Amino acid sequence: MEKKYEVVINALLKEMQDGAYSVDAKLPTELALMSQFQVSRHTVRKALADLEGRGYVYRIQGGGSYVADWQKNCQQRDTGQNVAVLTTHISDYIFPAIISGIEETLTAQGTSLLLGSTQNDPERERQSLVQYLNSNIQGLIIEPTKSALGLKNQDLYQQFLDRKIPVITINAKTSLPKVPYFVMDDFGAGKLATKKLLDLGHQQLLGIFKTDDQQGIDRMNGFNRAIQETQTAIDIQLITYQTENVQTQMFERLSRILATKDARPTGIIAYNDQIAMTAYNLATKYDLKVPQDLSIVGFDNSLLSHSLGVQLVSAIHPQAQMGRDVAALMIKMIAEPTRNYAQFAKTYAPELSAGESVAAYQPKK
Amino acid sequence: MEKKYEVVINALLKEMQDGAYSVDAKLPTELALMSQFQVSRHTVRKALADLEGRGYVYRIQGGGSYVADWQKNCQQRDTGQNVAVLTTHISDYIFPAIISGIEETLTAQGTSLLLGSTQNDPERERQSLVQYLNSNIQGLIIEPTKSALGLKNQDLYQQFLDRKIPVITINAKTSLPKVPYFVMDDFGAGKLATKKLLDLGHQQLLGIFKTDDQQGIDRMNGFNRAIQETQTAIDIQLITYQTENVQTQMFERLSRILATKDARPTGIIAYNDQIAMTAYNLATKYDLKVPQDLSIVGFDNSLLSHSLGVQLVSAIHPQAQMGRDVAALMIKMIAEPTRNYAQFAKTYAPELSAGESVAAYQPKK
DNA sequence: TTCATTGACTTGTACGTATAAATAGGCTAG
DNA sequence: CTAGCCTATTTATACGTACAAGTCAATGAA
Repeated sequence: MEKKYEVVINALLKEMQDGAYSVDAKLPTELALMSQFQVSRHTVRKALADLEGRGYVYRIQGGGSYVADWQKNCQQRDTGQNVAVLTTHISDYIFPAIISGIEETLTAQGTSLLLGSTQNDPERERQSLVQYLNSNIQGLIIEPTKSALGLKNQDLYQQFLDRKIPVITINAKTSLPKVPYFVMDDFGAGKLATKKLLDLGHQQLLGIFKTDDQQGIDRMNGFNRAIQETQTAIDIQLITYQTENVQTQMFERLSRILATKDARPTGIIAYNDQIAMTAYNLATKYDLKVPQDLSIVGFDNSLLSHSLGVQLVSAIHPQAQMGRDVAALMIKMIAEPTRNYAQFAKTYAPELSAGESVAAYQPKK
Repeated sequence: MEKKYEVVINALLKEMQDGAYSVDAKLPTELALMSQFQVSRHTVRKALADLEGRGYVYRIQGGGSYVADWQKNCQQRDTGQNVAVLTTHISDYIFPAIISGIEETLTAQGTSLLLGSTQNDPERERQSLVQYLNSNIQGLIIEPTKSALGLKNQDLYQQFLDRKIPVITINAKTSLPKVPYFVMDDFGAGKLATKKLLDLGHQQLLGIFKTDDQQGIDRMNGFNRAIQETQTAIDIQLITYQTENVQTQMFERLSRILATKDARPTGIIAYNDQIAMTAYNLATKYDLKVPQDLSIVGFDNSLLSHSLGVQLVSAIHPQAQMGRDVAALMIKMIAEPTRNYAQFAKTYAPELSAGESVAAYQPKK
């Protein structure tokens, strides 16, 4: 049942919002309101006190009660929820889709999205996190930088948790409790992709992996595991590189390998679709046909994988779906912060997309 | 003289600030406080009500009064600057790069970025704008929805201006004064792209344009102008479509045209790289070689344009640079809001990227 | 005319009382 | 040992009274 003082409050609020009173207009006296609503002075005063606390009216002892500039004081209250999303990159392959998925779900819930990127630099990550700590956000979704080298700004992560601000990581696990993570099973994906080529009879494989994020490490380990588990002898080449030296470490070495005729691999497991695409273009340049002469498997099933001359076989990354899942969990965590959400962490099972960049091994004539 | 309820308030505040109570610790009951301070229940309640209104305590009916997390509620006011960025899409072709450019510049200035997307739906745009009006942002960067059909939510745009919140539009001009815009010269780009094919001797052209945003209209007008200005007789086909019916209106008609042998165009001007890519893939399917049998020009110089079998000739969209320029201007506008910044609007001159998807017309044998 | 006084009016502080509603803890029955 | 019930505690709503303190306008004296 609606309480008496609420009746008074709502009646006054309605009049104000309908424009019956202009700013600084005088409201009826307490005595008048008492008889108008047939309530005691106490009740009228409680209603007015409440409205004053919320910034709708101001009162002058001995003078009267007046309507405040509530449009300014009350509406502009920053009531909406904000969730910060901090990824390593914004415009690179899968990130737009993830961010888009997060945005879609958050916006549907009336929650705003604060976006930042770290360029995979722990120092930038630190700056952004400090900034977010000083602004009012209700949640943090973060893809940690240089995840293979251990969590860099753990102290700041902890500060969010201390303030009861829920944190979710994507593309990396953390050792922090109460921080659910959303990751691809990169190990499994690496294993699956490699197994695909092994099953097709390939015996000379090239793996290209980035080693400064956990994703790359996991995919490489999956690659190695698949090879260990096979019975036949496999000829392996490995290119590893880090973010800073894609060009020197990766591109040139890959060119050299593809240029050789003897020990040339018949199958490539590329760290991601971008690298796979580079390999594809290089192969075309050296007159190697994909998949007849060279099979290529990529990762992430990005837009790129659809736009090559052949449809690229790629380990499917959930992308937008992951974004939607993350955002949905975040909304739950904000609504009910007390529970432990660690169990809601999700590892997406690996799967290969259909495509034409892979074929059974054909011995060279 | 200090009022009795002020005595109670100050005593409790002091204890809390001295750390006598931790967060969520239970305060003495009203009865206990009555005897402690020798005041009536009314006075105790007024003191507690005041503290509750100021965010220092919370009360549970039947449970008791508890100290709130006042360090969070009372001290930390959010000081940082926020700029909202509202685009039609987030993950599609050029938007990630634009957003990334904006983010880069804003973050460097310690300004946060609130991201939203409208899916080119004026109703969604409206919801997001209302949300931004209710949160504290210092600037708005927006790509208006359905820009060809006129500005839909002009009243809301005006509300931002009324509140002295600077607004910048991208990819579309507005009739509003004091709103600078950042656009490609789409008319010029359309003309330039078309001229390129005409100069190479093509006489049978197909234009594919989206007609529900200003970009599409402008590019199409540029296309038409280039043809009007040429001296020779040109055979023209046009496919127009809207966001909702890419598949039915565009894809099927394009397939039909490429399948015909007689009136098949020798050059295609595609609304953007995505359409150009679709055309390329369709052409390959019908055994047409690009550029020997068919020249294709795209727009936006997106990632896609680099990943086809041939490097796509595309009208260069500044993308990340536009994002950086927009953000830099926004920061100026926030710092000095009084000036008129309309003159800082920027139109990027058209330019074609180098590529191999275009060749001189060769009469069929 | 000007200024201080006065008194009616209005809001603020403070106490008293009664009842309602929610919670917490103890008890009992199963 | 648990689920449900009961009771005491505690806060919430609501009425009443009295007086303090500030505002405002009318009155009256300088």
